[in-house]
Amino acid sequence: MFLHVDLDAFFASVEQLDFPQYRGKPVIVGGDPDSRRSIVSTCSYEARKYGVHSAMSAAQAKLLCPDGIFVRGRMSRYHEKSREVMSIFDEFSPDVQQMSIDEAFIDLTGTERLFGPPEETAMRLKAEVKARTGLTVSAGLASNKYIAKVASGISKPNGFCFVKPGEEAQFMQSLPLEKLWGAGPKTLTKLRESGFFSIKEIADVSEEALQRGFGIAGGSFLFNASHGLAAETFTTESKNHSISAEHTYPYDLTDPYIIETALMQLCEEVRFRLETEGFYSKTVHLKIRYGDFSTTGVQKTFQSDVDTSDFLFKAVKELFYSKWHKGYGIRLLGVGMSNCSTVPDSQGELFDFGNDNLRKLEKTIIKHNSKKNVPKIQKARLLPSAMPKTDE
DNA sequence: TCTGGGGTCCTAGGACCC
DNA sequence: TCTGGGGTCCTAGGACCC
Repeated sequence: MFLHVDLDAFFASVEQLDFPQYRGKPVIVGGDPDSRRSIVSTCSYEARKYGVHSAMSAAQAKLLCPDGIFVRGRMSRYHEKSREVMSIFDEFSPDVQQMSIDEAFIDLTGTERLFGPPEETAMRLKAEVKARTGLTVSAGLASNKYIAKVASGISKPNGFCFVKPGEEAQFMQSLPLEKLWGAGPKTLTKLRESGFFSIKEIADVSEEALQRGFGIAGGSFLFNASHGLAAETFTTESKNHSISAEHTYPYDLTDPYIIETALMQLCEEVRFRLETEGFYSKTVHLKIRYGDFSTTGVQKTFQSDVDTSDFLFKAVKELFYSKWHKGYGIRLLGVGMSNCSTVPDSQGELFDFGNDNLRKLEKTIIKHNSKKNVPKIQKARLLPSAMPKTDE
């Protein structure tokens, strides 16, 4: 049996917990509502009554809910709270799979002797989290993770839903199309266009027919999900880890010097994370989003690991100029590295260009910068005082 | 609904190999 | 040079998730 547990309106709930004057009020966590291009990250249930929701522009949220309490996210505090909650989960099972900052799967198989029937364990876990952290969770219990996830979703907030073994298919087929987790806006539209208006109707079609309409993987997914079968969606170890950094600028960038400085900043962030998290990668990505929101990307795989930020920056610049429609304003830039491995590429030595000193220098700087309470060492070009103003 | 940031997986086409 | 079949790796783009 799997339990899926999801913290209700997590970021907003932490704000209401830490600031009692926010309780019972519409709290909206996200970017500055007076700045263009910022969005809502999470909002309290009080704010949802006004039509505010995640991913909405913050300016829009302010129009809908002018008296809302707008706060900037305090990520480190949320991580702290998340760790508290996850450690409670650990007391209930040796097998806890954290999915994100605010949700986890807990394998309750074989815990009956210790804790009793899983549905009672679930209720006790909910009570325990509330008592020890002040936060409420929604929980779903089922014989597979997919159903448990859907079940916790329909019980929000502060709910619990138990789908008994044998009732998975019936449960899924009783739900509206929008509850099909893994089918987003595009797939929902396509489903409706193909004449599917409920999960039940999908279940009436053969897997082969679904694959003809929605691709091999997509068709199998729809077939399995609509029949309540365990989907292979959550294999624990992913094989293609990637690390990236991107930023949306308050105003579109057109000046090459400013653009290059922005790219340099992103390269530094990516290299820092790669180094501190112990990854190696040969594949560099660049992402450009223009003012009209059209988005394009280029990537390049090198023969050896890209292990200095100098080389990364050089590579990113080349990718950028191979792709940029000169003069078109840029809203977002992103830099990433994929196919990350925890072991250096052995082939690399064959192509080593003798950057050993540079590598050592950068490693030393990154090691220094990852310490707490030290003045950071950074490229002079990236000092705030050296950064050209992007707004006009 | 004028739309952040960090990820994962899938697809289709091309290059290249045997 | 009017061209099979199988496989792998890479690239660009898209969909989705929190």
